[in-house]
Amino acid sequence: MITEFIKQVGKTLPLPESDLVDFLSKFKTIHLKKGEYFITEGQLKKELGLIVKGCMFCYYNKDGEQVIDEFSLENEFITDYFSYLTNSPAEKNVKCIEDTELLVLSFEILKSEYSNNSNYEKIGRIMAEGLFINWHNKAKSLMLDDAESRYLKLISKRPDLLQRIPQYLIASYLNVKPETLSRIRKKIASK
Amino acid sequence: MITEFIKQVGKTLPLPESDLVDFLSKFKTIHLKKGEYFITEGQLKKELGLIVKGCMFCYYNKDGEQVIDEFSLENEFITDYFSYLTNSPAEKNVKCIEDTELLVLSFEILKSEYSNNSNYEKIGRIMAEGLFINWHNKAKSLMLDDAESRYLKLISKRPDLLQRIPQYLIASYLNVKPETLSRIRKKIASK
DNA sequence: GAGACTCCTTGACATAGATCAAGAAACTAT
DNA sequence: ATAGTTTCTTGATCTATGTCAAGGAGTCTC
Repeated sequence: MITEFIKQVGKTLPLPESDLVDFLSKFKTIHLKKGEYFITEGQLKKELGLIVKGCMFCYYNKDGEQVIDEFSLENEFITDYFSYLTNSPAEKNVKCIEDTELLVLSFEILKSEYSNNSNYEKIGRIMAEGLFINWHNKAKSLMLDDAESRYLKLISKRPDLLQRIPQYLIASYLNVKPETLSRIRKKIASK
Repeated sequence: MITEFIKQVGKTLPLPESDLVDFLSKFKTIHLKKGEYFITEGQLKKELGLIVKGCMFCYYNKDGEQVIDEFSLENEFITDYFSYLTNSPAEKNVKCIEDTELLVLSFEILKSEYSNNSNYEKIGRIMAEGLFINWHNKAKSLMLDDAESRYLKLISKRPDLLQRIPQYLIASYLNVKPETLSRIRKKIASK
Protein backbone atom coordinates (compact mmCIF):
# COMPACT_ATOMS: atom_id res chain seq x y z
CA MET A 1 0.00 0.00 0.00
CA ILE A 2 2.19 2.77 1.25
CA THR A 3 5.14 1.26 -0.56
CA GLU A 4 3.20 0.89 -3.80
CA PHE A 5 2.06 4.50 -3.47
CA ILE A 6 5.62 5.67 -2.87
CA LYS A 7 6.77 3.67 -5.84
CA GLN A 8 4.20 5.31 -8.06
CA VAL A 9 5.02 8.79 -6.80
CA GLY A 10 8.68 7.99 -7.38
CA LYS A 11 7.91 7.64 -11.08
CA THR A 12 6.86 11.26 -11.16
CA LEU A 13 9.45 12.47 -8.71
CA PRO A 14 12.58 10.37 -9.01
CA LEU A 15 14.33 11.02 -5.71
CA PRO A 16 16.26 8.50 -3.60
CA GLU A 17 13.64 6.51 -1.67
CA SER A 18 14.64 7.90 1.71
CA ASP A 19 14.34 11.47 0.42
CA LEU A 20 10.99 10.66 -1.08
CA VAL A 21 9.68 9.16 2.16
CA ASP A 22 10.98 12.18 4.00
CA PHE A 23 9.31 14.49 1.51
CA LEU A 24 5.98 12.70 1.73
CA SER A 25 6.10 12.69 5.52
CA LYS A 26 5.65 16.45 5.49
CA PHE A 27 2.23 16.23 3.87
CA LYS A 28 -1.00 16.03 5.78
CA THR A 29 -4.07 14.09 4.65
CA ILE A 30 -7.42 15.67 3.85
CA HIS A 31 -10.65 14.21 2.52
CA LEU A 32 -12.87 15.90 0.00
CA LYS A 33 -16.30 14.77 -1.14
CA LYS A 34 -17.39 14.52 -4.73
CA GLY A 35 -18.22 18.02 -5.95
CA GLU A 36 -16.08 19.79 -3.37
CA TYR A 37 -13.23 22.09 -4.35
CA PHE A 38 -9.54 21.94 -3.55
CA ILE A 39 -8.85 25.29 -5.20
CA THR A 40 -11.22 28.03 -6.27
CA GLU A 41 -10.61 30.95 -8.59
CA GLY A 42 -9.27 34.09 -6.94
CA GLN A 43 -7.85 32.22 -3.96
CA LEU A 44 -4.21 32.66 -3.04
CA LYS A 45 -3.78 28.95 -2.46
CA LYS A 46 -0.21 27.94 -1.97
CA GLU A 47 -0.60 24.25 -1.43
CA LEU A 48 0.58 21.29 -3.33
CA GLY A 49 -1.80 18.33 -3.48
CA LEU A 50 -1.08 14.71 -4.18
CA ILE A 51 -3.98 12.39 -4.85
CA VAL A 52 -4.01 9.16 -2.85
CA LYS A 53 -7.46 7.97 -3.93
CA GLY A 54 -10.00 9.66 -6.14
CA CYS A 55 -10.17 11.92 -9.09
CA MET A 56 -10.31 15.66 -9.73
CA PHE A 57 -10.42 18.10 -12.59
CA CYS A 58 -9.14 21.63 -13.14
CA TYR A 59 -11.12 24.15 -15.09
CA TYR A 60 -11.10 27.78 -16.13
CA ASN A 61 -14.14 29.98 -16.36
CA LYS A 62 -15.04 31.30 -19.80
CA ASP A 63 -18.10 33.52 -19.40
CA GLY A 64 -19.49 31.26 -16.72
CA GLU A 65 -18.77 28.10 -18.67
CA GLN A 66 -16.26 25.48 -17.52
CA VAL A 67 -13.25 24.81 -19.72
CA ILE A 68 -11.31 21.86 -18.37
CA ASP A 69 -7.57 21.79 -18.74
CA GLU A 70 -6.68 18.66 -16.79
CA PHE A 71 -7.87 15.58 -14.99
CA SER A 72 -5.84 14.18 -12.12
CA LEU A 73 -6.02 10.66 -10.80
CA GLU A 74 -4.23 8.65 -8.11
CA ASN A 75 -0.54 9.33 -7.46
CA GLU A 76 -0.64 12.60 -9.37
CA PHE A 77 0.27 16.01 -8.04
CA ILE A 78 -2.25 18.77 -8.32
CA THR A 79 -1.93 22.47 -7.75
CA ASP A 80 -2.18 25.81 -9.50
CA TYR A 81 1.53 25.98 -10.11
CA PHE A 82 1.21 28.99 -12.36
CA SER A 83 -0.42 30.92 -9.55
CA TYR A 84 2.32 29.76 -7.18
CA LEU A 85 5.15 30.75 -9.51
CA THR A 86 3.70 34.12 -10.39
CA ASN A 87 2.50 34.72 -6.87
CA SER A 88 -0.96 35.63 -8.11
CA PRO A 89 -4.47 34.46 -7.20
CA ALA A 90 -5.62 31.17 -8.66
CA GLU A 91 -7.10 31.44 -12.12
CA LYS A 92 -8.46 27.97 -12.04
CA ASN A 93 -10.72 25.76 -10.01
CA VAL A 94 -9.91 22.26 -8.87
CA LYS A 95 -12.93 20.12 -8.11
CA CYS A 96 -13.49 16.52 -7.12
CA ILE A 97 -15.18 14.17 -9.57
CA GLU A 98 -15.17 11.45 -6.90
CA ASP A 99 -14.67 11.42 -3.14
CA THR A 100 -10.97 12.08 -2.87
CA GLU A 101 -8.22 11.48 -0.36
CA LEU A 102 -5.50 14.04 -0.80
CA LEU A 103 -2.09 14.71 0.68
CA VAL A 104 -1.38 18.41 0.97
CA LEU A 105 1.72 20.45 1.70
CA SER A 106 2.04 24.20 1.78
CA PHE A 107 4.69 25.61 -0.50
CA GLU A 108 5.91 27.67 2.44
CA ILE A 109 6.80 24.52 4.34
CA LEU A 110 8.32 23.03 1.24
CA LYS A 111 10.48 26.11 0.83
CA SER A 112 11.54 26.40 4.42
CA GLU A 113 12.35 22.71 4.75
CA TYR A 114 14.32 22.54 1.59
CA SER A 115 15.76 25.94 0.90
CA ASN A 116 19.22 24.94 2.09
CA ASN A 117 19.01 21.68 0.28
CA SER A 118 19.57 20.99 -3.39
CA ASN A 119 16.54 18.70 -3.29
CA TYR A 120 14.44 21.85 -3.28
CA GLU A 121 15.81 22.91 -6.63
CA LYS A 122 15.45 19.39 -7.86
CA ILE A 123 11.86 18.99 -6.78
CA GLY A 124 11.11 22.37 -8.34
CA ARG A 125 12.87 21.37 -11.53
CA ILE A 126 11.03 18.08 -11.84
CA MET A 127 7.65 19.65 -11.10
CA ALA A 128 8.23 22.38 -13.63
CA GLU A 129 9.55 19.97 -16.24
CA GLY A 130 6.51 17.75 -15.88
CA LEU A 131 4.18 20.71 -16.17
CA PHE A 132 6.08 22.09 -19.14
CA ILE A 133 5.70 18.74 -20.92
CA ASN A 134 1.97 18.58 -20.15
CA TRP A 135 1.22 22.10 -21.28
CA HIS A 136 3.49 21.79 -24.27
CA ASN A 137 1.59 18.73 -25.43
CA LYS A 138 -1.71 20.38 -24.75
CA ALA A 139 -0.89 23.55 -26.67
CA LYS A 140 0.65 21.59 -29.50
CA SER A 141 -2.44 19.49 -29.84
CA LEU A 142 -4.65 22.57 -29.89
CA MET A 143 -2.40 24.12 -32.54
CA LEU A 144 -2.06 21.10 -34.79
CA ASP A 145 -4.95 18.68 -34.31
CA ASP A 146 -8.64 18.87 -35.01
CA ALA A 147 -11.21 17.71 -32.48
CA GLU A 148 -11.37 14.16 -33.79
CA SER A 149 -7.60 13.69 -33.57
CA ARG A 150 -7.54 15.07 -30.07
CA TYR A 151 -10.17 12.54 -29.07
CA LEU A 152 -8.35 9.64 -30.75
CA LYS A 153 -5.14 10.59 -28.98
CA LEU A 154 -6.94 10.74 -25.67
CA ILE A 155 -8.41 7.29 -26.21
CA SER A 156 -5.02 5.82 -26.91
CA LYS A 157 -3.07 7.67 -24.23
CA ARG A 158 -5.48 7.79 -21.32
CA PRO A 159 -8.14 5.13 -21.81
CA ASP A 160 -8.63 5.00 -18.04
CA LEU A 161 -10.20 8.47 -18.11
CA LEU A 162 -13.04 7.37 -20.35
CA GLN A 163 -14.09 4.76 -17.80
CA ARG A 164 -14.25 7.16 -14.93
CA ILE A 165 -15.23 10.52 -16.27
CA PRO A 166 -18.54 11.63 -17.78
CA GLN A 167 -18.45 12.41 -21.44
CA TYR A 168 -19.43 16.04 -21.13
CA LEU A 169 -16.34 16.65 -19.02
CA ILE A 170 -14.18 14.83 -21.55
CA ALA A 171 -15.68 17.09 -24.21
CA SER A 172 -14.70 20.18 -22.25
CA TYR A 173 -11.17 18.80 -21.84
CA LEU A 174 -10.98 18.33 -25.61
CA ASN A 175 -12.22 21.89 -26.02
CA VAL A 176 -15.42 21.00 -27.80
CA LYS A 177 -19.10 20.93 -26.85
CA PRO A 178 -20.73 17.69 -25.68
CA GLU A 179 -22.81 17.56 -28.88
CA THR A 180 -19.65 17.68 -30.94
CA LEU A 181 -17.99 14.88 -29.00
CA SER A 182 -21.11 12.79 -29.35
CA ARG A 183 -20.97 13.28 -33.13
CA ILE A 184 -17.27 12.49 -33.26
CA ARG A 185 -17.89 9.24 -31.40
CA LYS A 186 -20.70 8.33 -33.74
CA LYS A 187 -18.51 8.99 -36.75
CA ILE A 188 -15.65 6.89 -35.36
CA ALA A 189 -18.00 4.05 -34.41
CA SER A 190 -19.35 3.91 -37.95
CA LYS A 191 -15.90 3.37 -39.42
CA MET B 1 27.57 45.92 -24.16
CA ILE B 2 28.58 42.73 -22.43
CA THR B 3 27.38 44.01 -19.09
CA GLU B 4 24.03 45.14 -20.49
CA PHE B 5 23.65 41.75 -22.12
CA ILE B 6 24.47 39.96 -18.88
CA LYS B 7 22.02 42.15 -17.06
CA GLN B 8 19.26 41.24 -19.49
CA VAL B 9 20.04 37.54 -19.34
CA GLY B 10 20.03 37.83 -15.56
CA LYS B 11 16.38 38.81 -15.72
CA THR B 12 15.59 35.42 -17.22
CA LEU B 13 18.13 33.50 -15.20
CA PRO B 14 18.57 35.10 -11.81
CA LEU B 15 21.91 33.76 -10.66
CA PRO B 16 24.61 35.64 -8.75
CA GLU B 17 26.51 37.72 -11.32
CA SER B 18 29.72 35.75 -11.02
CA ASP B 19 27.85 32.47 -11.61
CA LEU B 20 26.09 33.98 -14.56
CA VAL B 21 29.35 35.21 -16.12
CA ASP B 22 30.83 31.79 -15.53
CA PHE B 23 27.81 30.13 -17.10
CA LEU B 24 27.90 32.37 -20.16
CA SER B 25 31.64 31.83 -20.60
CA LYS B 26 30.94 28.22 -21.53
CA PHE B 27 28.95 29.19 -24.63
CA LYS B 28 30.47 29.65 -28.04
CA THR B 29 29.30 32.17 -30.61
CA ILE B 30 27.86 31.27 -33.98
CA HIS B 31 26.39 33.39 -36.76
CA LEU B 32 23.37 32.43 -38.81
CA LYS B 33 22.00 34.24 -41.85
CA LYS B 34 18.40 35.16 -42.38
CA GLY B 35 16.55 32.03 -43.49
CA GLU B 36 19.06 29.60 -41.99
CA TYR B 37 18.08 27.04 -39.38
CA PHE B 38 19.34 26.50 -35.86
CA ILE B 39 17.28 23.34 -35.41
CA THR B 40 15.50 21.18 -37.95
CA GLU B 41 12.85 18.55 -37.41
CA GLY B 42 14.14 15.06 -36.78
CA GLN B 43 17.52 16.23 -35.55
CA LEU B 44 18.80 15.10 -32.19
CA LYS B 45 20.02 18.59 -31.35
CA LYS B 46 21.10 18.94 -27.78
CA GLU B 47 22.16 22.55 -27.72
CA LEU B 48 20.90 25.51 -25.88
CA GLY B 49 20.92 28.79 -27.78
CA LEU B 50 20.92 32.33 -26.49
CA ILE B 51 20.27 35.15 -28.93
CA VAL B 52 22.73 38.03 -28.80
CA LYS B 53 21.43 39.87 -31.87
CA GLY B 54 18.70 38.94 -34.26
CA CYS B 55 15.41 37.18 -34.32
CA MET B 56 14.19 33.62 -34.87
CA PHE B 57 11.00 31.65 -34.90
CA CYS B 58 10.04 28.08 -34.06
CA TYR B 59 7.49 26.18 -36.07
CA TYR B 60 5.90 22.79 -36.39
CA ASN B 61 4.96 21.15 -39.62
CA LYS B 62 1.28 20.45 -40.19
CA ASP B 63 0.95 18.71 -43.54
CA GLY B 64 3.76 20.76 -44.99
CA GLU B 65 2.43 24.00 -43.57
CA GLN B 66 4.27 26.02 -40.92
CA VAL B 67 2.59 26.51 -37.56
CA ILE B 68 4.61 28.91 -35.45
CA ASP B 69 4.72 28.45 -31.71
CA GLU B 70 7.23 31.09 -30.70
CA PHE B 71 9.33 34.04 -31.71
CA SER B 72 12.61 34.70 -29.95
CA LEU B 73 14.46 37.98 -29.81
CA GLU B 74 17.62 39.29 -28.21
CA ASN B 75 18.61 37.96 -24.76
CA GLU B 76 16.21 35.05 -25.02
CA PHE B 77 17.08 31.38 -24.79
CA ILE B 78 16.08 29.13 -27.59
CA THR B 79 16.07 25.36 -27.87
CA ASP B 80 13.79 22.39 -28.33
CA TYR B 81 13.61 21.71 -24.62
CA PHE B 82 10.89 19.13 -25.04
CA SER B 83 13.14 17.12 -27.30
CA TYR B 84 15.98 17.49 -24.79
CA LEU B 85 13.87 16.39 -21.83
CA THR B 86 12.31 13.45 -23.58
CA ASN B 87 15.52 12.57 -25.35
CA SER B 88 13.75 12.39 -28.68
CA PRO B 89 14.40 13.95 -32.09
CA ALA B 90 13.35 17.56 -32.56
CA GLU B 91 9.73 18.01 -33.53
CA LYS B 92 10.20 21.61 -34.40
CA ASN B 93 12.26 23.85 -36.61
CA VAL B 94 14.03 26.98 -35.50
CA LYS B 95 14.74 29.44 -38.29
CA CYS B 96 16.22 32.93 -38.47
CA ILE B 97 14.00 35.82 -39.47
CA GLU B 98 17.04 38.11 -39.47
CA ASP B 99 20.79 37.54 -39.52
CA THR B 100 21.40 36.27 -36.02
CA GLU B 101 24.29 36.07 -33.60
CA LEU B 102 23.79 33.20 -31.22
CA LEU B 103 25.55 31.82 -28.18
CA VAL B 104 25.33 28.05 -28.04
CA LEU B 105 26.11 25.46 -25.39
CA SER B 106 25.63 21.73 -25.58
CA PHE B 107 23.49 20.26 -22.86
CA GLU B 108 26.20 17.64 -22.37
CA ILE B 109 28.66 20.32 -21.34
CA LEU B 110 26.05 21.97 -19.19
CA LYS B 111 25.41 18.69 -17.44
CA SER B 112 29.04 17.74 -16.94
CA GLU B 113 30.05 21.19 -15.71
CA TYR B 114 27.21 21.49 -13.30
CA SER B 115 26.19 18.04 -12.24
CA ASN B 116 27.96 18.34 -8.92
CA ASN B 117 26.67 21.82 -8.42
CA SER B 118 23.25 22.88 -7.22
CA ASN B 119 23.32 25.57 -9.91
CA TYR B 120 22.57 22.84 -12.40
CA GLU B 121 19.29 22.03 -10.72
CA LYS B 122 18.59 25.69 -10.40
CA ILE B 123 19.25 26.50 -14.04
CA GLY B 124 17.11 23.53 -14.99
CA ARG B 125 14.36 24.65 -12.67
CA ILE B 126 14.33 28.20 -13.98
CA MET B 127 14.39 27.10 -17.61
CA ALA B 128 11.55 24.67 -17.06
CA GLU B 129 9.54 27.20 -15.05
CA GLY B 130 9.86 29.78 -17.79
CA LEU B 131 8.84 27.30 -20.44
CA PHE B 132 5.95 26.06 -18.34
CA ILE B 133 4.68 29.62 -18.00
CA ASN B 134 5.00 30.28 -21.74
CA TRP B 135 3.25 27.11 -22.79
CA HIS B 136 0.64 27.47 -20.09
CA ASN B 137 -0.24 30.92 -21.37
CA LYS B 138 -0.26 29.73 -24.93
CA ALA B 139 -2.53 26.76 -24.28
CA LYS B 140 -4.80 28.83 -22.10
CA SER B 141 -5.19 31.43 -24.79
CA LEU B 142 -5.99 28.76 -27.37
CA MET B 143 -8.54 27.26 -24.99
CA LEU B 144 -10.24 30.46 -23.92
CA ASP B 145 -9.75 33.21 -26.48
CA ASP B 146 -10.92 33.70 -30.03
CA ALA B 147 -8.57 34.88 -32.75
CA GLU B 148 -9.31 38.58 -32.25
CA SER B 149 -8.55 38.41 -28.52
CA ARG B 150 -5.34 36.57 -29.15
CA TYR B 151 -4.29 39.33 -31.53
CA LEU B 152 -5.25 42.10 -29.12
CA LYS B 153 -3.28 40.42 -26.34
CA LEU B 154 -0.27 40.11 -28.60
CA ILE B 155 -0.45 43.79 -29.50
CA SER B 156 -0.48 44.79 -25.89
CA LYS B 157 2.10 42.31 -24.60
CA ARG B 158 4.63 42.16 -27.40
CA PRO B 159 4.26 45.24 -29.58
CA ASP B 160 7.91 44.91 -30.58
CA LEU B 161 7.10 41.77 -32.57
CA LEU B 162 4.75 43.62 -34.87
CA GLN B 163 7.54 45.98 -35.90
CA ARG B 164 9.94 43.26 -36.82
CA ILE B 165 7.97 40.32 -38.04
CA PRO B 166 5.92 39.96 -41.22
CA GLN B 167 2.22 39.69 -40.72
CA TYR B 168 1.83 36.24 -42.21
CA LEU B 169 4.19 34.87 -39.56
CA ILE B 170 2.25 36.67 -36.84
CA ALA B 171 -0.89 35.05 -38.24
CA SER B 172 0.66 31.62 -37.97
CA TYR B 173 1.70 32.35 -34.39
CA LEU B 174 -1.89 33.32 -33.59
CA ASN B 175 -2.98 30.08 -35.24
CA VAL B 176 -5.00 31.72 -37.99
CA LYS B 177 -4.51 32.19 -41.71
CA PRO B 178 -3.05 35.45 -43.07
CA GLU B 179 -6.41 36.32 -44.62
CA THR B 180 -8.08 36.02 -41.25
CA LEU B 181 -5.54 38.22 -39.52
CA SER B 182 -5.95 40.79 -42.26
CA ARG B 183 -9.71 40.80 -41.64
CA ILE B 184 -9.26 41.03 -37.88
CA ARG B 185 -7.01 44.06 -38.32
CA LYS B 186 -9.49 45.69 -40.64
CA LYS B 187 -12.28 45.13 -38.14
CA ILE B 188 -10.25 46.55 -35.26
CA ALA B 189 -9.16 49.57 -37.31
CA SER B 190 -12.77 50.40 -38.11
CA LYS B 191 -13.72 50.61 -34.43
C1' DG C 1 11.38 51.76 -64.58
C1' DA C 2 9.99 46.98 -65.90
C1' DG C 3 9.66 42.65 -64.49
C1' DA C 4 9.55 39.58 -60.75
C1' DC C 5 9.15 38.59 -56.16
C1' DT C 6 6.84 38.69 -51.74
C1' DC C 7 3.32 40.22 -48.82
C1' DC C 8 -1.20 42.02 -47.85
C1' DT C 9 -6.11 42.71 -48.85
C1' DT C 10 -10.62 41.59 -50.48
C1' DG C 11 -14.52 38.83 -52.18
C1' DA C 12 -17.11 34.48 -52.76
C1' DC C 13 -17.74 30.26 -51.03
C1' DA C 14 -16.77 25.97 -47.91
C1' DT C 15 -16.37 23.67 -43.48
C1' DA C 16 -15.66 22.48 -38.51
C1' DG C 17 -17.64 23.17 -34.63
C1' DA C 18 -21.26 25.92 -31.85
C1' DT C 19 -25.96 26.71 -30.61
C1' DC C 20 -30.71 25.64 -29.84
C1' DA C 21 -34.28 22.42 -29.14
C1' DA C 22 -36.19 17.99 -28.32
C1' DG C 23 -36.10 13.29 -26.97
C1' DA C 24 -33.81 9.04 -25.40
C1' DA C 25 -31.05 6.77 -22.20
C1' DA C 26 -28.72 6.25 -17.96
C1' DC C 27 -28.38 7.04 -13.23
C1' DT C 28 -30.33 8.08 -8.12
C1' DA C 29 -33.18 8.05 -4.56
C1' DT C 30 -37.17 6.82 -2.49
C1' DA D 1 -39.89 -0.44 -9.72
C1' DT D 2 -41.06 4.64 -10.30
C1' DA D 3 -40.24 9.36 -10.51
C1' DG D 4 -36.80 12.67 -10.99
C1' DT D 5 -32.48 14.18 -12.46
C1' DT D 6 -28.58 14.15 -15.20
C1' DT D 7 -26.23 12.90 -19.33
C1' DC D 8 -26.17 11.64 -24.12
C1' DT D 9 -27.83 11.79 -28.88
C1' DT D 10 -29.78 13.75 -32.96
C1' DG D 11 -31.55 17.25 -36.19
C1' DA D 12 -31.69 22.06 -37.86
C1' DT D 13 -29.45 26.04 -38.11
C1' DC D 14 -25.55 29.57 -37.32
C1' DT D 15 -20.84 31.48 -37.00
C1' DA D 16 -15.87 31.87 -36.99
C1' DT D 17 -12.42 30.70 -39.60
C1' DG D 18 -10.50 28.34 -43.70
C1' DT D 19 -9.97 28.02 -48.76
C1' DC D 20 -9.54 29.63 -53.30
C1' DA D 21 -8.84 33.19 -56.49
C1' DA D 22 -7.72 37.70 -57.88
C1' DG D 23 -5.69 42.05 -57.55
C1' DG D 24 -2.79 45.77 -55.26
C1' DA D 25 1.29 47.46 -52.85
C1' DG D 26 5.95 47.25 -51.63
C1' DT D 27 10.66 45.90 -52.59
C1' DC D 28 14.70 44.01 -55.30
C1' DT D 29 17.20 43.26 -59.40
C1' DC D 30 18.76 44.08 -63.80
